[in-house]
Amino acid sequence: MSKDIVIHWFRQDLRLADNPSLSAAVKQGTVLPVYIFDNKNSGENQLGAASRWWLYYSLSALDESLNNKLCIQIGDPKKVLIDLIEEHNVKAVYWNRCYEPWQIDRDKQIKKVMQAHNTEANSFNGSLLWEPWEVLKQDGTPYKVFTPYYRKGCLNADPPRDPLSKPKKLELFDNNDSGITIEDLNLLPKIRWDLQLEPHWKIGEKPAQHKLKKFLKNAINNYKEGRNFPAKAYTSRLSPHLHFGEISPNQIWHATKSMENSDSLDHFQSELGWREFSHNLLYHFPELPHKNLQPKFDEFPWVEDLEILKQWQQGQTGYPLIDAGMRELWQTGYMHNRVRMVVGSFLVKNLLLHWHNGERWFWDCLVDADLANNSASWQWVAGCGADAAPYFRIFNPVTQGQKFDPDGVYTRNFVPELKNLPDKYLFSPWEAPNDVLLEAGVKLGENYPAPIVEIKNSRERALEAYQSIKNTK
DNA sequence: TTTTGAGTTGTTCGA
DNA sequence: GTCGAACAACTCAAA
Repeated sequence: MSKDIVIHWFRQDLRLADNPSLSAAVKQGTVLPVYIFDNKNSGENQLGAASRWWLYYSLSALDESLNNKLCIQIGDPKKVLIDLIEEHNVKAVYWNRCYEPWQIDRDKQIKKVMQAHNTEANSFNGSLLWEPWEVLKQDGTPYKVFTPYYRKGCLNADPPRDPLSKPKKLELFDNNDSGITIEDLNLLPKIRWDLQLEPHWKIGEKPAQHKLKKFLKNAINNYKEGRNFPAKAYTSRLSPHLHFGEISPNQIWHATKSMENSDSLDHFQSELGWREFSHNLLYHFPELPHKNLQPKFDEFPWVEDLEILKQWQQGQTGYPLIDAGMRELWQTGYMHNRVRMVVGSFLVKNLLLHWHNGERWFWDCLVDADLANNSASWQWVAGCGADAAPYFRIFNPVTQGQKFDPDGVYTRNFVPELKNLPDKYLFSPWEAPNDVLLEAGVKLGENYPAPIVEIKNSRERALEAYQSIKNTK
């Protein structure tokens, strides 16, 4: 008696443990594990360069854990799945849900096609603690403020399900003669700039679990305060693993549940809540990546200046903390959260460039690039989003540096041309006396840029720009 | 429907 | 150096 063949379609759930779809598929039959590189439907949301790099290694790790039986495909999943179904007489297709608008549209279509083919299509929640359509206000509309969303909407709802263990007996169908390999996806860049990312990351399900354990042991107790200091290791850095589903939010939530209550623990859990909130927003406001959530910002007098944008992207603004952040992003595919806020505020307020410029750059450079988190966060920092920072809250990159990188460890690491500058002038080298600059080997305008805008003037300019839209609808 | 209370992360100024 | 107020009202959520 031969068992039915069923497909588990891997998407953003590149793990074996706590994978509801995979666990269900295993019960149904022999599993054909498939990954489809969808270059047809993603449109402008195609993976950025850093994400492609991550995906290469994440797929490799997954394939290894499946004894090299991961079936790689390229193209429109609708067609790819139908071909596989017909070729192998597949009885059912299983997947965990994705929540980007184009993915929702695509998957709806696929469900229809499956129905027409008399093939079961089963989808599961493997990526969110609470489904976006389940967390709503009493009047049935979505929340727009984080605190009530999280406290009432999430914490008062049914608790997240406990994580599933890895399927004990995983009977896999071997389709490796399909001929396409991970290499064929051309995920790695031709010019190997990605080599600099490598030392910073260990990719895959196992390293993600290891990182979680280390974070719970060493850092979470200091999270609330420590998370603000970019030179310190008090953040979890789980974001890329979460994005690709190498670890599930349920696994993290569950692991923290058994810990002793503390402000730090609450704070870390609420950061998972922010991830949920962003996904909730994207689900209910699918235009989030393009359109200001507050329409009055449509009239905002943004500036267009490619030269200035380039200086921000390359970490050549003359503001050491900003430049450190932007170079951290380029060199590691990541930026500490505190610094993300500061460089974001600087771009949209001091430089007056549209948040979309920052959103696109982060999309390309971040290994944790995530449509929901990225769009919601850029709108937040620009002041036009849900529960956004009040517009007059403009970060001062000098003050922020002195406060959160007081001994300059982070900034000197990524801006080594300033490494001999004393703490007193590290975040404002233009204020240093000539002899101090000389001794530190800093020549402003030569080996480190002079500031591209003046902080006080640009702040006032931003507040004036805001005045111009304040009373418009 | 109206009312009331509250809202992630900051900076600057003047006493 | 430290502290509180102003920034700016507005929108959201819920009673």
